[in-house]
Amino acid sequence: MKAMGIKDIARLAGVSTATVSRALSNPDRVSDATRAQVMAVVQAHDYRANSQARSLRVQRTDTVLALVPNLGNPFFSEIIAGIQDSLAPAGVDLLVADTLTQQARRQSAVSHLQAARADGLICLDGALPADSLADLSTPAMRHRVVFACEWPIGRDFPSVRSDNRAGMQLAVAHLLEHGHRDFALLAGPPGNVLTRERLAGAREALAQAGIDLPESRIDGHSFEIADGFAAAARLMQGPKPPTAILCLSDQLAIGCMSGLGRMGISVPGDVSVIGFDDIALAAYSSPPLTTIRQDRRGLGRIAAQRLLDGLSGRTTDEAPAPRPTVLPITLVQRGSTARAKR
Amino acid sequence: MKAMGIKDIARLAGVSTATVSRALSNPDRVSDATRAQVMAVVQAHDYRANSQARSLRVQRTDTVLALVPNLGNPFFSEIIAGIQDSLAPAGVDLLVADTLTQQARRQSAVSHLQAARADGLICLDGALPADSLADLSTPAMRHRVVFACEWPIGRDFPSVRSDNRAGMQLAVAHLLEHGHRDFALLAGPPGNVLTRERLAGAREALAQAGIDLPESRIDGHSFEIADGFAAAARLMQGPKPPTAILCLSDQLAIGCMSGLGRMGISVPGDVSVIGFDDIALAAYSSPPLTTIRQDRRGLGRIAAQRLLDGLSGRTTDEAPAPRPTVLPITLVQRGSTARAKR
DNA sequence: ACGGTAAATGTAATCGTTTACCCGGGCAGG
DNA sequence: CCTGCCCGGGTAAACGATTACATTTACCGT
Repeated sequence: MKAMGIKDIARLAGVSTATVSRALSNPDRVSDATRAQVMAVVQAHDYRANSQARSLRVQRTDTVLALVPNLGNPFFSEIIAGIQDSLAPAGVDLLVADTLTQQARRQSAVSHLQAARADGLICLDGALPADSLADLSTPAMRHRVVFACEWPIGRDFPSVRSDNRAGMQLAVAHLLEHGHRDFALLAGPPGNVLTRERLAGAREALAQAGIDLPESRIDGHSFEIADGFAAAARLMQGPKPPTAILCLSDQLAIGCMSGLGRMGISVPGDVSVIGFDDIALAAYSSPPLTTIRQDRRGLGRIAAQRLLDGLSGRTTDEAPAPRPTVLPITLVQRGSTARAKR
Repeated sequence: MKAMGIKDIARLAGVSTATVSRALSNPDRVSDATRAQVMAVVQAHDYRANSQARSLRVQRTDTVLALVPNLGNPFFSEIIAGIQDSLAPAGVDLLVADTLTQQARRQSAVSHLQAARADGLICLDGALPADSLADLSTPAMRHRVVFACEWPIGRDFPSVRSDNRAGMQLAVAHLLEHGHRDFALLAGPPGNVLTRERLAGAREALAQAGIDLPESRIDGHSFEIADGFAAAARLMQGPKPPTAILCLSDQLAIGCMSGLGRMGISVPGDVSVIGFDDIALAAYSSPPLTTIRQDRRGLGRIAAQRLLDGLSGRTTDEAPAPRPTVLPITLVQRGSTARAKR
């Protein structure tokens, strides 16, 4: 039994294909009687219009593509969930691709758009290759793409992000209030825009307090937990170890605390640790992690909304440089920070 | 500038559309000279065939759909990553949908397949509504679907899963060896097939040792961390608390340890805790979590591979009841389990 | 009664590919 | 030199929907 086509439905309902199509997508353009008749047949056979044919005709796929740096990293799943929050009610589907595997296939990040497979793109990876970025900058593509969480440096794409600088300033202020003067910092990947912003925010806040953050006190090369674990040992081995460690991700912080624990160093007794993100586990680590909360789900939700707006043409030829949407962050105080030991 | 079509390429290269199409998909059916000429034009304009049109013609989308219970749960991201591992090399795209939001829209889980939007389905949700299950059971759909991780009870679908029973038997054996006799168990959602299997495995192993697991010693209603935290207090309040807690997920275990810590109960000094899954954080909790490792990435990878096999027709009309692929599990011993206190 | 208008439906072009079929020319075997 | 075959390539018919345009019918005002 092959799948039913609109022709079959038309024949069974005794009308033309045009009428069937109208009954389904423009219900008020056919008479009540006809509509009922068509619907009956449609229901009876559970007919569903072939979406390829429809897309071909209307030049729209009702699908957007999410480009994720690494699907294996659970950090992104919550953003994806937020994207779905906005997309699902609009009847838009989500296609996900991993920039790791995509690059391995030497496939342009935007080939999906060019192949008309997706109407728009939500990119969670700020480190797209230059040629992909160039492809996305054409006027035809401008309103079809938005960056979420990360964004490419020096390009004017619409983007949604957390207030990373303010976040680190909050973190530093919190620790200063608790009497800390000796800081260390666990950074993420060197080229990463989040590393850059958060590092800058921290430096700024420390400088205002007249505190210097020497290179020797900066460690970490990824946002991963294992990196935090390894860095902990290095950070504490100097003659005058820090009393507070600023971590640019919760995973780093949790790894770091784990490492400190292994060395017999007490958190927050000997050293305070603060994270960034507020992932689900932060509340349940031991000690519970003080951290900077960013609304990952909101990031996804708003990014998707902005994309949908752009696609519907409501935002056509916007101002030359679209303003990034910056989401507020908050500090959530738990048990990993305390007054500095004297 | 509208997107280039195959017609434009044909004109520019001075050949017919048929030749262009052949040059791209059947390179050895055109002469070297012509192919070069076509390719030049293709490269120059970065032409990409419209995938809707192609799909419509060839009746294949090269896309599969993954149905995830809850995208916000990071547990699934690793499985998704595994799916991508298999899909990407085959040039197949991944569409993801969330059964939570989908159900809210009252959309049949299989409408994507019926609408020819995807060739196949990988379902990570064992609790699909009965009508969806029925739709998937038609001969036309049989070879287009595979379940991963979870599976629907009492239906014969191809599936890939971990050896959940054996996993719990390993866990119980490990604790018995360490002299434990007083057990408690933190279960997942009541109807869930994983809960059922793991619980059965635990009961079986305990029964063999002549140990009973009373209902009063079973707690937990989800796999979530918060649930583990809350259950810890309840579990320990009786007159003769357990010395070992079997948790049906790592999240439960971590939440549980966090709760125990809050009560001043030492792990593994006072009570041993064992998890299930071996998520990334298990190695970095304090104490590091002893757990049953299941290969989530492998689950996804193999499920996707099985689906691709099914789609390519290599496995047409398989035996009546397709055997589930069962992946082995292992116990990884860390710091959360120790000899029972006497 | 008649022309005009709007509502309901049908006819057929269209979206951009792939591919079945056809055709012409070169070449090998007789 | 003829015959048949293969090879390279063109023509046009699908694929399954949407929709501009045409057509029919009913109704209304004069």
